Amino acid sequence: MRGLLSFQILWLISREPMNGQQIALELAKCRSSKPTPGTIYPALKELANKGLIKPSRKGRQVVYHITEEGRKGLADARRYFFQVFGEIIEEEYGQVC
Amino acid sequence: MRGLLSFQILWLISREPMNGQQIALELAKCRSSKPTPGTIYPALKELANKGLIKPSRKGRQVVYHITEEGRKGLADARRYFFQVFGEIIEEEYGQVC
DNA sequence: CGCATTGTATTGGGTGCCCGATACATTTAA
DNA sequence: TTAAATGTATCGGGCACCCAATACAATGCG
Repeated sequence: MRGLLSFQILWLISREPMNGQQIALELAKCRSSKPTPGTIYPALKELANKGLIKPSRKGRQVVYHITEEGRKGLADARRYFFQVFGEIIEEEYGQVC
Repeated sequence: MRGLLSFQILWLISREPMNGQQIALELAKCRSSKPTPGTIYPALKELANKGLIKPSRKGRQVVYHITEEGRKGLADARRYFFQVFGEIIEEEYGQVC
């Protein structure tokens, strides 16, 4: 895993295979702006190089789907994310549910 | 605000004024390792330069406390953090409490 | 076919994060 | 008053992220 962007992308793809533009649009929903190609494609390339996602051309789109390795990486990243930000999150969400 | 490290530091200091070493130790608790001086002090310097925290020497320590500007910046950063990672967090914590 | 549209990809430049190494400052202990 | 310990700070290099600009690839339409 590279960083939090890769984490978020992997999380998105784990729910449903997507192409670059879809991913950018999804990220735009929860950010101040839509990530540009120079942000999104290098991240996808790295994730693919590490075998966490797999590309397949469909017409002019390249659809990425998560691999088994990717699911493991996602689980690790998720664990680490909550380890790091757990306290801050629990302060907001309340720890007793 | 710079990034997530600054966010986390600001959050720590908002709870209680701290010096660099204390901050590094707190961060170590929720990370894989303790951040080195080259990580922690530049971040503190930037936060101080932006007026979000304020240093004061106490013996050989420099204790930082949050400013009013800092509390505003923290609130903004917190909002943005949950905007970006809200879905991922809710998946883990369950959105109905 | 020729051309616009849509989607993918790379490059260059800037910033934030991170470490290891080094240096400086202050206090404590010998 | 030296010397060690503790804490602060900077420097250099590397990687992740981010954008703007540019180019390429594939499809759709006149």
